[in-house]
Amino acid sequence: MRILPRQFYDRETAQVALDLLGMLLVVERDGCKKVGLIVEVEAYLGEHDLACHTSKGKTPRNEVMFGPPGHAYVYMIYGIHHCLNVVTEPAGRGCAVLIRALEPLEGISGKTSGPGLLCKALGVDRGANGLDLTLPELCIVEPGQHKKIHAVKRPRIGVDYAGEWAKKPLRFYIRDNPFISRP
DNA sequence: TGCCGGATCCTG
DNA sequence: AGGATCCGGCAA
Repeated sequence: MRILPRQFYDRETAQVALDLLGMLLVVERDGCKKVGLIVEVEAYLGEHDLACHTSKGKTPRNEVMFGPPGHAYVYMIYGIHHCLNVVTEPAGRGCAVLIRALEPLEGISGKTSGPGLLCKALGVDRGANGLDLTLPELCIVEPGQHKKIHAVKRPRIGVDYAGEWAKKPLRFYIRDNPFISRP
């Protein structure tokens, strides 16, 4: 078990997304530790990706996405839910990976199949925006025994407005895992 | 300043 | 199928 180093995130975004499958997301606060296996992710490729928040340039909301890799980008959606992303590639690119579903392993109550649900179950909100993922409070670790992952590739969810970019297979999930948000 | 719509989820 | 419910982004 080791916390993934910043170097892990400083790579091509779709590759980081694929490599995140099977890793453990850990939240440790108030002496309470919550651990979930990452089973579903989506890659957002930066300013030229019309489905990506940074495709319209830098704003106060997406500022963290233009910062250095290995930090959390958390935003509120539909006025109700939060979504957790990890920033990838060198600073300035505006790329990130959305964590869409977890398989609960430790200290988690509530559903974790869906980006809004997993944030609720982990207690993640915009207070976590910008957190350094190489620190223990919110981090991703490589499990001791790393199973071989069979990744399924599908178009991303909820980005129909993004034209050709909506069709690209940038959603990845672990085949046959029961905790994915949808087939 | 006002309006429109969203990387969702739950209920009927 | 539709509502909840807030804020970011853009037009005026």
